[in-house]
Amino acid sequence: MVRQPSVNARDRAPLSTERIIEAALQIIDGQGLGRLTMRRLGDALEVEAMAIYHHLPRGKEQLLDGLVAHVAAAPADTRGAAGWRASLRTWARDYRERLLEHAGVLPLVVTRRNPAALTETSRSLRELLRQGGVPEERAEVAAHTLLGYVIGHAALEARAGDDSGVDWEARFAAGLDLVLAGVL
Amino acid sequence: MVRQPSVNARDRAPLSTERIIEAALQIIDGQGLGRLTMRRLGDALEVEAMAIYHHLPRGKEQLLDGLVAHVAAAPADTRGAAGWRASLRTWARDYRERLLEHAGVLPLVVTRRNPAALTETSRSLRELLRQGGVPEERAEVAAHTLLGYVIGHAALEARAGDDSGVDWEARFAAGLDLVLAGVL
DNA sequence: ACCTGAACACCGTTCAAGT
DNA sequence: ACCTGAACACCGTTCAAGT
Repeated sequence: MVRQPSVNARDRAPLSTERIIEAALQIIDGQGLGRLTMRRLGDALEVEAMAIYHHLPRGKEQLLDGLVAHVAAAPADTRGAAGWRASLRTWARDYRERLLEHAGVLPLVVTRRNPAALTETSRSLRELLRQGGVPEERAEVAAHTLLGYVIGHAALEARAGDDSGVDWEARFAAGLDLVLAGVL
Repeated sequence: MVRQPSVNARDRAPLSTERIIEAALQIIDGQGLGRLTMRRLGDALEVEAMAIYHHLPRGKEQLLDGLVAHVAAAPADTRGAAGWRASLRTWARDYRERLLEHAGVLPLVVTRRNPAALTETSRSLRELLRQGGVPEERAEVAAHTLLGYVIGHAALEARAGDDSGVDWEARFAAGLDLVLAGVL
């Protein structure tokens, strides 16, 4: 006979930072950022809220930082884009989509003064620009301009909701062309 | 002898939505959004927290909506700008400055699905563009592009803080030129 | 009409204790 | 090592009561 695990641990994967972030994201996407509480998160993980502190000693602060890192630290994956401008366009489209998939995290992305999440993102964007032959100084400006536009536009979209009669995807693409025309 | 007012009302202007918003803004600017609580707000106004509900029946929700309206609903005041592109530039610079003055409100501006605050802002921006001769359809795109850029860049700046070694004002201006070049 | 005081259901977090 | 349970200081908000 195999030893029976304790009642509490039965049928339940061990807690991990990964699983905690995942569950938190699910709560935010489904119910909104305001309903993300340590107690509710514990419930979702079938654990007492206090167990979370064992994996995230800095508590909710660390949780929010982790969420920002998870959502905003996009790798500039532009495999198979034909040419440099196409790469930028692909990058911007993908990044916008990712932000909107987790629109509830946007206020955190916008104002958490925390990890190097966005620093990393803008670095890889700068790299992309330099590969296209844009000189260093212009690349810095262009990277921030593009990143600012994508984040800001995503924020506008999230604010407006789905019921504004605007084709946001088309509008984003049009504005992107406009910005890219300036970058060129 | 003049009637003495009650102890509670002594030396204290009567509460008003204006004064409440003002005090809330002061708390946010000085201590951060996270420290804005109804109780602390009451203290700042020398009143019990519950008195606030008499002026803002929807409570904290209404307070946050009011803050967004106060900060984000900028009148496109471009008096004395030489020409149309100068007007746009002035508008963008002023709006950025206003957002950064109350950077603590940015997460609310970004994601409150509430009043027509930003709708009004983008409307007046569209007006400015049409006056410059930009056709209606292009004006809509340009307005959102510009607004997205300004908000997004302000968010990047607020995130980075003052200690990043970047001249944010110059970078904003450079990016703005880049965007305006596309709008033209 | 305007404000207070007590109360309620909920937070994040600490800390000692269990296994 | 990992999780629990009780406790603490704080939330937003309701509601009856005061003036």
